[in-house]
Amino acid sequence: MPDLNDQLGQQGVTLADRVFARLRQAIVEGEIPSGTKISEPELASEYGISRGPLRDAIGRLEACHLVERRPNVGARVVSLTQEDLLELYLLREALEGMAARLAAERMSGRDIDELRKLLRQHQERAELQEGIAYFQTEGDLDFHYRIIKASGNVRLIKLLCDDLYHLMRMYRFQFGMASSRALIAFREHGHIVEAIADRDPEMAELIMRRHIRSSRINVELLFDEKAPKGARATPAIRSASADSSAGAAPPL
Amino acid sequence: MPDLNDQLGQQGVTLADRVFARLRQAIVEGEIPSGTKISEPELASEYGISRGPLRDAIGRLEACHLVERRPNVGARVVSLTQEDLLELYLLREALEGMAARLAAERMSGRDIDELRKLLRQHQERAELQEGIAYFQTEGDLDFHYRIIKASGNVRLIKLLCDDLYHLMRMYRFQFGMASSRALIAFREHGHIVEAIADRDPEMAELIMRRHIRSSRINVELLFDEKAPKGARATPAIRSASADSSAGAAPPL
DNA sequence: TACCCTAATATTGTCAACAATCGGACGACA
DNA sequence: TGTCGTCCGATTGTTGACAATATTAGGGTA
Repeated sequence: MPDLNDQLGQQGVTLADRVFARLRQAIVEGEIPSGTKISEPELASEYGISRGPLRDAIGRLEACHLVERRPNVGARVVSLTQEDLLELYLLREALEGMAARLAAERMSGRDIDELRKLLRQHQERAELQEGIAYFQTEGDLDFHYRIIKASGNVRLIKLLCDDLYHLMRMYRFQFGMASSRALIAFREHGHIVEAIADRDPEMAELIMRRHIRSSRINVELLFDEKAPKGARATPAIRSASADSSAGAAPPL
Repeated sequence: MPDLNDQLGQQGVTLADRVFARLRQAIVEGEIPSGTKISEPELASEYGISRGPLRDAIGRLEACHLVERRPNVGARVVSLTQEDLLELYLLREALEGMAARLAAERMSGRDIDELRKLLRQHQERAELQEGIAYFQTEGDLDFHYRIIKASGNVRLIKLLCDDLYHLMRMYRFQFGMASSRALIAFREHGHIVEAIADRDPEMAELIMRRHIRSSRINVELLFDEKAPKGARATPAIRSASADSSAGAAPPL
């Protein structure tokens, strides 16, 4: 899963950049649970920095919709809801469908070969694990990531890869994603690549939309059998770094 | 054009909020031309505030893609390009198509009546001005705004109304939008409302997508005849508030 | 004259202290 | 006993000063 969000190489990395990247990872991977209140003095002392860059980082997290902020009250990590996840899937259906169409129009033959190679790698791993962990290994997101990049639409790429992508990862960390669809999803990926290789934009969009819609419906079913009513991921509200089991954070 | 972005009523409006709203308006309406370097000390003294909340506001502008920032160098208002505008239209085609579909599924009968009333109001104004100013008066954006809100998808609403909407307005202020399509656009709006009233989601999406696609193609033609090669809106780079003709800014 | 290196300057990034605001606890009163 | 008002503590918002970095002007050399 190389260079998912390559902020590397760009000279001049500020302190706020690093703490932002770090906080985002901590939030997405569940280290800071959703619903947690973000205490500025606490986090600042933990990271050994001032509140200035920290506030900057929190502001960016708010822009990514990873934290919610109320004036004079504070910021807290978003509470993931079933409704929001479904909305996210609807958005992806529209946006990634568009990405697939553009990719079919503009993707270079060389990149298509790369995409095929990626799928073969997934197949090797998938065969080993009998399709139980396609979503957990981020292989699914990796595939979608490439399609999006191949669309060539800068604004679309930023939107999906900088914001929605991290939210999807957060949901996957919170609710362990269903594996029942892993093999099906893998095959659908293959169909998408075929449509792109055939230079059939409408078909590529159609399959991609159906692919994401199927995922959404699968998630809906999962929710319905687990928790009939719209349930939140983390009922308990804990304070950030209340359990500093990992000790002080390493230097930025 | 009431309550386009009603931040009213929410208690606790911070200083950064106000300067953000103000800077955004100044940028969108061209008061601060695109390409302008944002000087923090300059603006801070002009607004009579410290650099802290100003930096916060600039950070939010960056999140809206209204300014671009490079570490240790500074922020400058985005340069609008032809390519970016076309990308924006493509995004809108996908997103607002989705919005129209959802609106057809979920919009209340009362809201549909409101929408019809809005169109009648537009017609009265349009008849007066013989279809020369449908875009300039923001009537077009107002209509789209309502459809988006009616979709009920919170994430979609935030994305379109908080970010893309202001960018579209900015483009309209920079390049005075074409009026040749005004009457056609108005009629297409009517067809969209009909599809929604018929509870025909697929039709609503189809018409909306064609509607936006037509706008895009119209813009493309406009560009081609005006400037054959991809040209920028503002060739000259000026410094912000270099011409403080309006004097000092009113208090926040 | 063109190029490179150096130094001055201005701007941004960061820090620590001050002011404003909110949430919760305590106590008074119906 | 329940509810309202007030006070206190803590957190956030804001400010001005300090440090680090990039841009620009100038001089020296090939």
